[in-house]
Amino acid sequence: MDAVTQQTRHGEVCPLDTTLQLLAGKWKSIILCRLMQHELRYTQLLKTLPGCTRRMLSLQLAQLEADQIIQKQIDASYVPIKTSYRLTPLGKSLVPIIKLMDQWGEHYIQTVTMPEN
Amino acid sequence: MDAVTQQTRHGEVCPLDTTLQLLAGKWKSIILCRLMQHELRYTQLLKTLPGCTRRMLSLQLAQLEADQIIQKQIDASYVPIKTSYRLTPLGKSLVPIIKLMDQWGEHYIQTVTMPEN
DNA sequence: CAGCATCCGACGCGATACTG
DNA sequence: CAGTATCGCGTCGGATGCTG
Repeated sequence: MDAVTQQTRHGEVCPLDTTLQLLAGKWKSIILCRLMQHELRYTQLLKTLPGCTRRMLSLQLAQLEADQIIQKQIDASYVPIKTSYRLTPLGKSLVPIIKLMDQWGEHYIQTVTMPEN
Repeated sequence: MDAVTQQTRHGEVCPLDTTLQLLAGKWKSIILCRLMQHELRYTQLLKTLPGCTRRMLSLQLAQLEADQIIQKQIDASYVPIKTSYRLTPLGKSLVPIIKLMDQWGEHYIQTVTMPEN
């Protein structure tokens, strides 16, 4: 069951919540930051995510793919098989929002989080 | 411990993730949609959230307040005490992003979720 | 009116091991 | 290389009842 279907079970549908659900998940935000810049292969992606296990990366990628935010491409012409991930058009349409949230988060960290340290 | 401090424990800080953490929570998105329009009192807010219990509303409001997204005002001049909630300046600075995410979510629901039903 | 305390179930996520 | 399977724990959130 994808994020949105899961939400509709609870009745009340808030589109804002739909968007948030799609982005909610342990590594999704960083994954999207990476894929925003360029397509990446599984292991390359994993290297840029210190602390992320293969299991978690697979889970998050599978969810993003099921939600049509990213797409997987499998090159099986040689073994070992290589897969790469990139944003779908739908995923690319999220980029402006992601950039805004990233900027806002940076501002938040500097004005709210850091002064408390 | 607030959302951001919690995140920094895991090392890697992604500002996008910071923003997402602040908005993550069962009723926060709808609460913010309501407070975007006008200040509301606890019980009024509760009435606009079908299925939300008092406990959950209190929890979410407390977190949003701790994260400085909303502020509580207590009018104790009469009993029973009345409290009201509104966005802080920081919370208001989120409004453009929230509106974008809401629009994107609506588009997503129409083009991805609905055709599947 | 506006909460808090307690109990409990579901799920997200980590650790670890196995596979085509 | 790119995953899947299994187990277990911690946190989120629901149900319910109490309080200043």
